[in-house]
Amino acid sequence: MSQNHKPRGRRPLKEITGPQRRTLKEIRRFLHQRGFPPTIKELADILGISHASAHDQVNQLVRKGYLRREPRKARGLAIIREPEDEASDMVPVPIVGEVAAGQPILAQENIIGEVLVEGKLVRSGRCFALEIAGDSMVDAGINDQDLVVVRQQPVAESGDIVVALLGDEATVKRLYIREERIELRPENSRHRSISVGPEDELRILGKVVAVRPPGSNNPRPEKGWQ
Amino acid sequence: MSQNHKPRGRRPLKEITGPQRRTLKEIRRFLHQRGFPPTIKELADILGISHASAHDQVNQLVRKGYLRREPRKARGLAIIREPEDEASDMVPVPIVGEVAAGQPILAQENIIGEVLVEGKLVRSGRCFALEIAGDSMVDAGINDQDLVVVRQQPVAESGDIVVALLGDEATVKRLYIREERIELRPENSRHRSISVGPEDELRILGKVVAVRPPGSNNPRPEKGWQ
DNA sequence: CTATTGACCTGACGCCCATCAGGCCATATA
DNA sequence: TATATGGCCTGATGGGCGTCAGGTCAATAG
Repeated sequence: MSQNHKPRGRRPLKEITGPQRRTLKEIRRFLHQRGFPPTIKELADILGISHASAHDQVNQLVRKGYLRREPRKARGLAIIREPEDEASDMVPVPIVGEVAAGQPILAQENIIGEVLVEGKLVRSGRCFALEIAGDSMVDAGINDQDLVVVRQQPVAESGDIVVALLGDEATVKRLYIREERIELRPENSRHRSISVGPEDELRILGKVVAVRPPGSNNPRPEKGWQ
Repeated sequence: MSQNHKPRGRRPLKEITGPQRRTLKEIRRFLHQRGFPPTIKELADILGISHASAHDQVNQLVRKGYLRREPRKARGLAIIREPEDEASDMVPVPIVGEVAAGQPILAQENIIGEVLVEGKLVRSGRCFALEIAGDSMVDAGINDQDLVVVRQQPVAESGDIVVALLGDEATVKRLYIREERIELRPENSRHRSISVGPEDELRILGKVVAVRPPGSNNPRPEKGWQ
């Protein structure tokens, strides 16, 4: 009331700082890869700092409106805003090696690397990347040893290029939904279509949202796949 | 080795059971609304059963391939498959009341109800529903008191109908991205466009993916909005 | 009938986690 | 230069959480 003396020293920053940006990035990465947010301790280990410091940083990020959190709850953490300059930034996506019929597509053991892809490709879904073996999709611009970025989703629309699990094998094909049957069409005249009926066990693993040449780090999203 | 006697009684079910389906549904609902999975205890409270029973059910769901989990970790839970007959099922989405400039759009206090929307509309993103006040979008089929379903996303494409936070107020408008400025266009000849420059504080809250009349429970998704 | 499973319970054990107190150093402002 | 913040630390505390043991009851296949 009476004394309204202004604070003297360094005053609280409104903008996000470097370490905070890094913290937010690691939370995002964890969330995308594991499906749930990290605990304060796990976050601290990832960042290489103490859990008390991680706790501080999370509080800062909450104060600045980037995170929402439910106090005193393990993993009670959710991202509610992205830093403006990172909205169109790159998001790390795990590269999976072998895709087998068992469920653990994104299991730790299968992850053989990481690629950066445009964040807006990933949106809020879980994604993974896959190395192409074979030339059945060359006419769609997908060559042998290319890396495809796949958004994990159990349903897809007719015309989408999808990663499908047919029996024991994973393939990348263009999906066509007919009245009774589903067709998996290669984009290479030297390959045949696969027709799938209700009796076959077909599982859609996800939809291809980007392709990039082997070893490249420059994204090359194809128009209209989104 | 020697005695290979077959099991006699009721044998393990391959398919998902009723209570298990309900458990999975509640996990999904929790995940969509809070941004992270529930703990075993929270899940038990929601289902009205003991935490040991909830633990049992989660184990069953893991065994049957619906959930992935990291043992001994709080909230170490992620959905990896949806029951086939629920793939195109309805997902509950919270209805938020007031949207103010403060961050907590999906805060507990703001949630005034729930609507069921088609699961494929929501995909893997976080969504909310909003009651329309005003007639500025009538030509797009969005009337006063209609309920719009919004997928939360910080970026949108030109032509999308979005919920935008302009200063202190939330509005639903069609978004047009020009070279330098952004335009928020109503769909009603009696209203004017709003032109937004880099100096204005504009935040995209999300994209409208469906509209439904007040009090209705029948989804009426508009073509091409997805 | 009998074995076995699903779905539920109570109770206990032990670890992990969030939080807080208290302190260090560098930095930036009045 | 005084002061307050960001970013970091160690250490202690207490509660929440996952897990397991052991039990009940109903349903079902041999």
